[in-house]
Amino acid sequence: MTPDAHLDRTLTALADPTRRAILQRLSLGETRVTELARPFDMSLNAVSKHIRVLETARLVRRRKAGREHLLTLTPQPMTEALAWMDAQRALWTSRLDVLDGLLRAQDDAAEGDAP
Amino acid sequence: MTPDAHLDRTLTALADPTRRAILQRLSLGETRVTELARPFDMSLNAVSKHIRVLETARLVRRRKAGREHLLTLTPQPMTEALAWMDAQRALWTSRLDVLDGLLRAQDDAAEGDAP
DNA sequence: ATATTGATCAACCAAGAGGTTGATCAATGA
DNA sequence: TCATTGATCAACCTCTTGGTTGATCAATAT
Repeated sequence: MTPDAHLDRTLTALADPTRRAILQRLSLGETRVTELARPFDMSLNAVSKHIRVLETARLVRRRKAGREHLLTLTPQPMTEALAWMDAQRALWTSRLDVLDGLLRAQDDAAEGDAP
Repeated sequence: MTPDAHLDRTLTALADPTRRAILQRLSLGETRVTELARPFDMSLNAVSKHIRVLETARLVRRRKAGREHLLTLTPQPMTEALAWMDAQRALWTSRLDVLDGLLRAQDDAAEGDAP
């Protein structure tokens, strides 16, 4: 799989408040589906779908124990996304710093012309 | 606007390869719409729409110069998203470390029982 | 003056996302 | 044994998304 598609899935999964809330809840520890669904004003089915999205993004792992499905976080894709974003930000800000430098230089030069 | 909605827009905007490519191109400097659209195998209109998505996410700023529209990066929302992700990752990994510690302790205890 | 270029707007379309309800199935409890 | 619980599957609905084409409009070039 292309790393781009990977990043797509991760960011898409994260770009939903319900799913982010689920992840946040999971950071407190392994939780079963019904328990995860409880705080939300939507059907169990809807939450189940959200979980599947998180699962295909590999942000979450499922373990079956009897009839219960226990979910746990697997933060690796998150780390990858973070790496990508951080690299981008670095590029951008360095570029902006250069521009900033140029503008300052211009300002300095202009100072003698029209005070 | 709730910061959650803010984060939504940012992550949604980033969760598309075309839009990420546009941002990457913009990291090389201010660019006009037609130029941004050139590498892509889609209509100018389609790219124009992608740009609007980036714009409403405040990841990009538009400046009109004659008939041309010049786009520049505004990385602040990116930084915010990064902050959120980093905070989450910190929570998660710290929790996982605790689990890891427990597992190690269990292993150590088991070592005397069944070698 | 007129043609061309840069870009958006408007209408449309197919596919996907997020939600619903109802059925099903396996595991547990009475 | 039989009812209940935990969860998914299947079908359906509505709204959004990503794309198209054609029209429009302002700015530039010939």
